[in-house]
Amino acid sequence: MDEVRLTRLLDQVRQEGGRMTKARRALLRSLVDANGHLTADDLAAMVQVRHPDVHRSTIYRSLDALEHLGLVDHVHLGHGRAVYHLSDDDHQHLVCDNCGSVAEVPESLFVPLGRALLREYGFSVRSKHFAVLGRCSKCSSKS
Amino acid sequence: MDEVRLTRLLDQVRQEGGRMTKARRALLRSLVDANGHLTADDLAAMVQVRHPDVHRSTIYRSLDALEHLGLVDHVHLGHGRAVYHLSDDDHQHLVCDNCGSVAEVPESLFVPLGRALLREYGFSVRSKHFAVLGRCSKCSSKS
DNA sequence: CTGCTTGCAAATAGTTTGCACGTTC
DNA sequence: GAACGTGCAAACTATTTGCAAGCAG
Repeated sequence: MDEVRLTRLLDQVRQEGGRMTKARRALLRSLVDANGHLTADDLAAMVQVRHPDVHRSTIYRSLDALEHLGLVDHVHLGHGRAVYHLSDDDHQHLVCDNCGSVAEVPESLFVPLGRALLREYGFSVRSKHFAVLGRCSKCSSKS
Repeated sequence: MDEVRLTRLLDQVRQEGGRMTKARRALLRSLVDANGHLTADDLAAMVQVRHPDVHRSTIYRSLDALEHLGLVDHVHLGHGRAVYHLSDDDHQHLVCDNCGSVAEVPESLFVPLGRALLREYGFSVRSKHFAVLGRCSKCSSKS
């Protein structure tokens, strides 16, 4: 869909010295289209719809490369699987323990905490690598 | 060391209908002694010093049981490994990306954030199942 | 053409499970 | 002695790696 955004990403990869292959193009397109919360497996599935020969390990390696280039981030939602998204989506994730739903909330809510940790412990929070677990409003009103 | 605390834990297990076996006793003792941040593997190693026949899978199953009884919690520090601690230790974890050090900080710092998420999204944060990643003071002053 | 990328298969890490036997209450 | 817990081996999930061949710049 968002051709412009995709083109911009492809350019960024090339500018940083990365090569633009079929797999990476398809991967970035999937990331742009789906806009967040995809596991490596989801991404593999999406890419393989049009390019069945792209291997899962290529997905991992490409995601890794894109992450080093700063275009992609990953977040651990729980248990061990990670989800990937374009790094210009700047948000945190709230994951419901019960129904598994994932909500995005603005990074800004977390800023005061970050400041407090920096002031009191000299620790600079670097990312949203972990989701916040809890109970979403639907599930907590049920019980 | 802390015999009193250990005894209290053993009693709790029995009261909830759990059985107190050699493996669980040793496991709880390790948790009390080490006081936090142990992976399942660390725990297995500690337990096996005195009881070499206790199997890793037993460690996992016992931790799971103790977690259901509410005595133990686990936290994901990154990559896929989890660390376990007694649930009456109420703190959050700051993990340094660079040197891997883990700092404990009081839960109280996180309360305002929790309140904000509840107020604005109806989401009740249920736990500290994920560490906060970033750069510790030592490592950030180095670069 | 030179080296970054890929496909494949096999390896790894961490954790879970089925099953028969042992132990606790 | 019934239910729960354990040891063992094997299965599983998510991810990584070695290597030879492929394609981008």
